[in-house]
Amino acid sequence: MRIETEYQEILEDFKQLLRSSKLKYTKQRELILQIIYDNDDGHFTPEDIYNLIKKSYPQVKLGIATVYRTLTLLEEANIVSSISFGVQGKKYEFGLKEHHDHLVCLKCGRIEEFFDKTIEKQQEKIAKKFNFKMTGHIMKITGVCSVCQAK
Amino acid sequence: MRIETEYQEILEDFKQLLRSSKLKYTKQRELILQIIYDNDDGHFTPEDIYNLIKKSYPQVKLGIATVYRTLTLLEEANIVSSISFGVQGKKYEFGLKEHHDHLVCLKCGRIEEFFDKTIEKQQEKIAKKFNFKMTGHIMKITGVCSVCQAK
DNA sequence: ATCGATGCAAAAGTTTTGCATATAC
DNA sequence: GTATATGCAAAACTTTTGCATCGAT
Repeated sequence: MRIETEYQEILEDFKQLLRSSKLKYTKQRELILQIIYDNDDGHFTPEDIYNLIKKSYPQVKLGIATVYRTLTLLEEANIVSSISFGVQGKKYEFGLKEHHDHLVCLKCGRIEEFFDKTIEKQQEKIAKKFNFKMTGHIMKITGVCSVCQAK
Repeated sequence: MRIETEYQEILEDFKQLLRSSKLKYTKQRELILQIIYDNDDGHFTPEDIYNLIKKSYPQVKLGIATVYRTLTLLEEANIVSSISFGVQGKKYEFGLKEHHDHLVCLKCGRIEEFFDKTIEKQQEKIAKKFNFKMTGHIMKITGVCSVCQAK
């Protein structure tokens, strides 16, 4: 469920960002942000997002190109982030939730999220050791989830 | 530089594998394996590999489809492994070297490798906690490498 | 001689781009 | 009214597939 006040804040920030870059606030842009925010546990391909909006808002005109263009925009603004899960192209997720990593089930494709302090700290140490200015990281454990093991 | 004895062993294993699956040993398959082995610090797209072979062995006939087909084969045999580095499609690397993770420079695209025991152990703990049967993992620290910071 | 492998070209997917029109400002 | 955004269709890529021919066994 959507926390209205939080969403309103994010939407306000997004509008602000658009204004400051002389970009326009459109229904399409809002819907794309909204879908990703409302499903902040989801990981979507651009096509997923396109289909979701087409289904939920059939009255709104929307082209796949707009989805790609908006996702790029939202990613640059750090509102969403993209991850390559290896198999099929890039997937996007809401980027303003707390940092976390992923457990990817190779059987059913389901993605679980986790956060581990020890790993986070260790990553910083490694970056330091390599004199590397870390801006982000991705960690993904692949395997078979508990549900699929039981099958 | 190539450690001949080691390469011969790997090649022998590959031939063995082909035989046991009733597959054929071809010049194309050997060259693809060889290029990846000889550049075991490299991370290549299928097209990179295609171009490298075309350039180094212009006399050998080779189609891009064969590169894709052979990479799939080598990956199934665990001789090479593929990683999605996010930006452009999948990249392949020699898969029989010691396990390691990656530091990816967002400016120059260079990839450094590292290994960290603490992180490895922690990953196992997490998998256990989620009752997840881990088969592999990928971890990637993104940022700016020391060389690019100096620029 | 047989059966799998290959190159090529076509097809299928995915992402980007050009352009006329629509819409936010 | 002006400038940006959009949809659509075409283009550009990337990856896969079908098929006639080639080549390893």
